[in-house]
Amino acid sequence: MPGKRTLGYEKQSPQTEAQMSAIADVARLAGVAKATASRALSGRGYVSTETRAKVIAAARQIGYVASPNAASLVTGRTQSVGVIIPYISRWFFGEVLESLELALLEHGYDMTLYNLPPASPERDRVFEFFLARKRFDGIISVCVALSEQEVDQLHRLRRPLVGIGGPIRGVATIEIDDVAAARLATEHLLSLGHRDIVHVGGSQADEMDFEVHSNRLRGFEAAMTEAGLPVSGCFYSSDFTMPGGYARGLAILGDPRRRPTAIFAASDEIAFGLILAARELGIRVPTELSVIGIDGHPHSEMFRLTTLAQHPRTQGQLAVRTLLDGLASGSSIGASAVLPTSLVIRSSTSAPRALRALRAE
Amino acid sequence: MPGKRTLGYEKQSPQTEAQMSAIADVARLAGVAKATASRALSGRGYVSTETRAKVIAAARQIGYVASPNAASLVTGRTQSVGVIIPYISRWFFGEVLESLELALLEHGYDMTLYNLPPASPERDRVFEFFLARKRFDGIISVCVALSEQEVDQLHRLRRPLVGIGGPIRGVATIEIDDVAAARLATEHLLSLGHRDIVHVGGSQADEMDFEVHSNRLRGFEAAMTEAGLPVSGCFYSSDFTMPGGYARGLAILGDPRRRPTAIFAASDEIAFGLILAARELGIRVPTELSVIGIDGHPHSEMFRLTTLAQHPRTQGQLAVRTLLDGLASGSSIGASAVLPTSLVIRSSTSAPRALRALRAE
DNA sequence: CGAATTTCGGGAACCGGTTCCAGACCATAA
DNA sequence: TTATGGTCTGGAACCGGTTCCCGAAATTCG
Repeated sequence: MPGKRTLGYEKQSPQTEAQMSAIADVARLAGVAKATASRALSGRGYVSTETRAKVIAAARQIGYVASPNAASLVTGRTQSVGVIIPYISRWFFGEVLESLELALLEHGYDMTLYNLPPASPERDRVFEFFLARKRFDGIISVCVALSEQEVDQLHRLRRPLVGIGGPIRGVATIEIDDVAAARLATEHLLSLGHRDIVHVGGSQADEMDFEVHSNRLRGFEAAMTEAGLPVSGCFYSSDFTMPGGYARGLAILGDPRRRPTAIFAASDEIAFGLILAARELGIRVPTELSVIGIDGHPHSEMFRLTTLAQHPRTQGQLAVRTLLDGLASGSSIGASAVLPTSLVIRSSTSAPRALRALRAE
Repeated sequence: MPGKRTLGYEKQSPQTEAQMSAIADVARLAGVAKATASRALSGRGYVSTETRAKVIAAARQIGYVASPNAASLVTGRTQSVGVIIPYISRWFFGEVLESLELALLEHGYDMTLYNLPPASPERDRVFEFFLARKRFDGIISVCVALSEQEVDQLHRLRRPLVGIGGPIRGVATIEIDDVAAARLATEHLLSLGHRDIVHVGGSQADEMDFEVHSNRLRGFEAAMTEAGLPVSGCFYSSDFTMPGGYARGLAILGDPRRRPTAIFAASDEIAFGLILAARELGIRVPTELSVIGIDGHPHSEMFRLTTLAQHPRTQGQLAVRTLLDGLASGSSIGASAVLPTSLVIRSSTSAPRALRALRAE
């Protein structure tokens, strides 16, 4: 039923043409005003039960879907959340992303992804053009090391903001305690009797990952120092990848005279590489070399890697909850949280050989 | 020159109150009409050089950013693209995603991500609620096996649609020829003299990955049959992961009597697992066992894996170009493309031992 | 039973842009 | 000189919803 359609091009006076917008169609079909149809469909305001039923039936009949643009324009809400993230394909980031997406979808929010490269014209463009458009009700920042200026830019958007994996000035942050995790991992090795321990972690120069690298190094050094052990010369930098750990492993383990009895790797993927390097050099794990990582990567089971598991999906879920709470309450800043890690002991760590020989006597 | 400003709150007649929307502010500051400001900023229509300069200066002065919602409402363009994808954290998908994001950003498009689980209420909700909102000018579907009904739903959105990694009815698709790639990989092994070859690939029951699994199996079987070799009992299914290949490898290679001389793995990650399983069993690669994969995974270098490299980033770039072309031309369907793969020979493949012994005589 | 309050529905303004249309101006062609 | 056409600008309609405000009806209360 198209209703009273005009005959077309004649006269064209403004009031002649009935509005053809979708919700107006629904309203006409249901025999009510646009305002009533809107109230009935959104559930806000007074509408009688019969009227609501009529409107809903009409909407279903013509397959009505509200235009989010029109709604956003007047409400100021977009029902979508922006996520800025430096990597997509690395394990931790992929996990976080999947959990964010799932949690947001559950609440009816779209997720718009902004992959943020290191300082570059493209990165600036994301801030000045894409983020400035404000097509989101809030932002989740995943392990992005933001410059002071960038933090200011984000705050100027006047949107709730939640960080994952590192503190941002004036922003609720979900994170693990990297210093404590690194200390725990190191202490595990120390408690097994190791004295000759090295740490393979991310380069300090690689700004991308917040202060994750330096925090894990600090935790390592704190544990070592506390145990009365020297720390100089005990750190090797590496890519945060399996090949990175592999290359470092060949270099570190290649010289039998300078070979440590245990390695604390800043990530599981580095640890995998180290284990493979050790195997290639004929060094048995854990008999001759203990290796511990941080992450709880799904492959760690296969490598029988002892690791400090963090739980990226939990971090993602919590970030969404924090953001949506902030959105609902109108307060732009929620509570930060430090999530626990768990030590998963497998068979890549054991007491050093010397100690075992001693005990066997 | 603000023109005839009213004195304020008196009377409140509709035409009295000047509109306060952002572009109206710009227009007022520049001393022109909204329409002129819009033309000056968007570059459409006639505007004199001086007027344009004035408007742009005014816009810069008050930090004007156009509301994409308002613009979308009238133009029907959202300047954003929806991406539906089954996984995020697997290598191929992560790569595709990063390249899509980069290419879209370059053209000023946002990327909204819809992570599509296998058949489930959540999946239905993505189609019926999220996609129905049409907050995108087009859709890129990455390796999603769509049901007939879902394809219909997508077409009903009347938006350009591009697929990556498998044909969709009525849609331009960017893909590699999986049958040919598998055949090539198998032929590489055959040409080295292998007769006893098995294929470790994805389970046919796993619908998620389109027909990738069965296509690669078909390519393998075609090459084998052509070489006059039997194919029954030569296929083992596995997870598309390193641990999956590892577990399969231990099972297949554990029994020395039934051990093949070469394995064609449907993905590099499976191949990595197979290589690790071989090492664990003391089987030397490639001396006693050749392994070839498909992907061109960044870790393949480290494993010295011979592989058929596909190029996910190229696929992503091409998908974006195809989609944006379709958007510009108004035609909803662009040209499909089959991208080439390249054989990267490293040292995980060689002639079988028996043959080498024969040659040495 | 009349007054106050709550429920319900409609008209119209409004969100912030884009675009159609008409009119003014200027230059060139007839 | 007048017709023609391109350039430039402003007014107003419009996209498709939401919400304010107001009046009528129904309900509760004194």
